Amino acid sequence: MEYMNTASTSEPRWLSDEQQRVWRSYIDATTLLEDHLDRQLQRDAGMPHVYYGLLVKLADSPRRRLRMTELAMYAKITRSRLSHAIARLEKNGWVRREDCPDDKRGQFAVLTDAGGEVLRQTAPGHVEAVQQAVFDRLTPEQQKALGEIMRIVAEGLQPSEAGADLPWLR
Amino acid sequence: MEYMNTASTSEPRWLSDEQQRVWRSYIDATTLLEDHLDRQLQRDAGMPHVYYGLLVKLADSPRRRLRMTELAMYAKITRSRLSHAIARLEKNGWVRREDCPDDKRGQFAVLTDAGGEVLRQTAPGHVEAVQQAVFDRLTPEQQKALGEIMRIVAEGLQPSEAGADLPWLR
DNA sequence: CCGAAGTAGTTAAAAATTCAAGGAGAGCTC
DNA sequence: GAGCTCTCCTTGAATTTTTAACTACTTCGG
Repeated sequence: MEYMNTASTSEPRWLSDEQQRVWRSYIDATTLLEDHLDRQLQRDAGMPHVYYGLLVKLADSPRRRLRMTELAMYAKITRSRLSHAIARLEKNGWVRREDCPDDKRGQFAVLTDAGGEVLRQTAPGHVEAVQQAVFDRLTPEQQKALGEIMRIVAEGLQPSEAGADLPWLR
Repeated sequence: MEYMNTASTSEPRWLSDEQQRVWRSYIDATTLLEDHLDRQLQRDAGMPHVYYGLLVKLADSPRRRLRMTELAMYAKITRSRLSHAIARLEKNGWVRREDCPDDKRGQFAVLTDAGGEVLRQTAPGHVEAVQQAVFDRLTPEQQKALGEIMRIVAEGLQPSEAGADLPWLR
């Protein structure tokens, strides 16, 4: 009878009333926040939040560049999605592609000066939005708890052993 | 010199190192989780997470129906987005529209029997996914903290209090 | 060196979302 | 009741994301 315990045959583990309220709050907050930041950045920087995050990550990287796959992993998005995103950012002149000398399949996404300039001009507004929407409203204890909780959830969903096949990271 | 304190002229309130780590974890967790649930539901129920949430809300409503605007507000999405979503769900036969007798502009979104059936069959798998990704990994205290934190953030972004996030305009 | 298998990245098409605009009815004022 | 404004919802186009191939290159095992 070991199969009685599989998800498909056993009694569903419904959420408690309290858990349902937590989950609803989570959905509401994440939906509203992502929407809020998307609009803020679309208005002030001309790009959605995810794209902005790509530029930030490039800016923080050595020589302002990253391999496509590596950038996709940092941003937690698919390579396909990244390809489209970089194509769009390239059209804006904020990123350029560069061939990887070591691996002829490889591409670097490189932050351009124009891209750096956009970041410089819009970063303050974006941080301010994040501060007002999140950190200003939470106690230091809550901030700490949030970090811990999100770290745990993210770890549990991390694509398994990704990076094991990325030699240049080791 | 009161304008010295506007966001555009004063020194940006950068995030502390610890806050940056919290924020990064938040982005990672929410991105991975939404992606995870989208795939789970796309595979098992043939629709993205947001659409699933619409059916759930309808199922919980009196007479399994809700005015479009009301549903949009519950789901925290725009009416435009909801229009498209309901159109798609209607094509699947899971929702139908009904005219509102009181207000000729109004429309009800009504959950069909087929829609209820999809929900019945896929709800267990979805709850299980949420349990495994979130609640199984958190202590009761963390679950409580998460609820409180998300409630605070969501409240601060509620459109009803629009302008609350623009203190420099007051 | 050869071939099989795996990896890096792109692409086209389909689906979803945003954005701006608009039609139609409700409600308010004079 | 005419005009004005506001609300409800939809629509079409543009943008973004997903999905499923697909090309080109690398690596591994012999």
